[in-house]
Amino acid sequence: MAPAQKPRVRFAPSPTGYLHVGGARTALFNWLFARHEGGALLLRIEDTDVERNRPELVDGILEGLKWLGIEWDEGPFFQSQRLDLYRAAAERLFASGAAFACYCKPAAYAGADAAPDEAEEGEGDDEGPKTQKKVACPCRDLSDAERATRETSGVPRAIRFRVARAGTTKFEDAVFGPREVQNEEIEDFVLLRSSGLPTYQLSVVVDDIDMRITHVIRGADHLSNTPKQVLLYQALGAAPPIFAHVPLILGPDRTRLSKRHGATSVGSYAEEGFLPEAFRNFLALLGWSPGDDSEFLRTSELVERFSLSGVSRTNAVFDRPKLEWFNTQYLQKPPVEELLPYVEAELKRAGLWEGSQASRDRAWFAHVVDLIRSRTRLLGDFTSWARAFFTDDFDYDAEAREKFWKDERLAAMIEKLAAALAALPDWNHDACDAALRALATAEGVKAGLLINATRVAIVGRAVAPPLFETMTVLGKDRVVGRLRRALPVLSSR
RNA sequence: GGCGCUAUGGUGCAACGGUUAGCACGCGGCCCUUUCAAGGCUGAAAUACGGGUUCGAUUCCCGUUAGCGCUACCA
Repeated sequence: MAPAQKPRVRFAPSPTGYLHVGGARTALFNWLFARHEGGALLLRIEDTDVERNRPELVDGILEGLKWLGIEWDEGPFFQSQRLDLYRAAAERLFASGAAFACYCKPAAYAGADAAPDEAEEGEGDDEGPKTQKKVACPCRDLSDAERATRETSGVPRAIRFRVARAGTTKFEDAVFGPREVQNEEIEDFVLLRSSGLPTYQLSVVVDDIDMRITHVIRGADHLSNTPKQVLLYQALGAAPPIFAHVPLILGPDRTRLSKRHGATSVGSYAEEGFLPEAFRNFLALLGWSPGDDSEFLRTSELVERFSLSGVSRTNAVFDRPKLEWFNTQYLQKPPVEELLPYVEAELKRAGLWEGSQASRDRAWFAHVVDLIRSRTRLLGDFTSWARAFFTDDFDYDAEAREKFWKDERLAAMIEKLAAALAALPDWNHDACDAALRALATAEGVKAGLLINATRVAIVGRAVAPPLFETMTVLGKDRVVGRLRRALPVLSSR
């Protein structure tokens, strides 16, 4: 048995924008596939369009991948540094007659907009076929003499692939199945621009051959152009890889995801406080399913269960609420220790880490995070509503005051509570509980009144973990201090 | 316009000829409860439409419709 070659896949973004959700999902699928198969993932930057290329965006894309935990085994390679390779390939194809020189001026796409407009408005039966049909480039059949004339007159020249006028081109797609198209549907596409730079069709094939890519996993928007590439593989004498086109991710309005759908760069999700693993889990389930109803799949399980056969053919809508749900799951299910680094970073960002108890006492930090986490949705929650767990510098939420500090007897009772708590020999859940309830009984009020008021006094909000647990982790000094600090505000009512 | 792909609740996925069409998010209700979550239970909610094939179609075929993609010297 010849050992099957290890799969080699690649993620090939072009630096014309940040790493968006769709690209991230494609990268993730490639990565999961590579890991599952024990193959290699290459990273290739497709920067052959000097017009739209923004080199400074490359770092952002790399950062996005790193945040997602997607590491590549080779690269990044830059196509802009491999131009000789593409030119050589184009020359070879030209020399063999598989390609020809084209002297036409580049199509004016400005007119592409105008033409359809006319077709719509002029509801007419105008005879003229305004729609530009796929008309073969006249340069395809230029005689040597005609060619020589143009060469000498210095007309810029592009290289086009000579597509057979008859027959069909077929290939196998791991997701969409066997594909076959009529060659007459394929135009003589450009390989090398008159600038000497390769087009996507050329560079992608040359590189995938050169880098020995075995599986091309990419967005389904490339499905229609794949026959062109298959033709190129054949002309270049190479065996095509296995293609696997994955469905696109759409916005809530079912149109292609774009800036107007709000956050579409993975970086913005990082900033918003999503956990990479939650994001990964969510993304993996967009266009892929393990085959059963499992949804909470940690990364190791994703790698273990990923398969191209589970990839769907239907476009998926990006559902933010579900993403948030995944984040809550990852905020509360894994062992707290896994969460600590993220919360620590969040606290540092908010300037709450230096000199805090959290920074000095890891066990305490873990305990507090564990107490809060089932109530958080985003990492930012640890420094917003849960701020009082990490600093004395917090204010009282207006709604909480309105709701729980209304009773005018509260000031006196809270003062007594502070004294009672201060006198407690042991500081623990039950002791606090007993002290508070005893006071409530003595005062003839329901414990809830004191409990709710106390909560607002010690954490500033109506939302917090169970009071006595909160008191326990905060410690006697802080609790008593905060109760007394609330007195002026309470009595001013 | 041409070519192609797709079509299960609002959303993401299951059911790969036979199920009371399942799960999850979201939404409503109940339980738990000192707040808010979490958790448990529960309700509403889907096979786009029309033809076939078949004893039997969500599932296979055709058409319609809709959405999306490609149709650039963009990727």
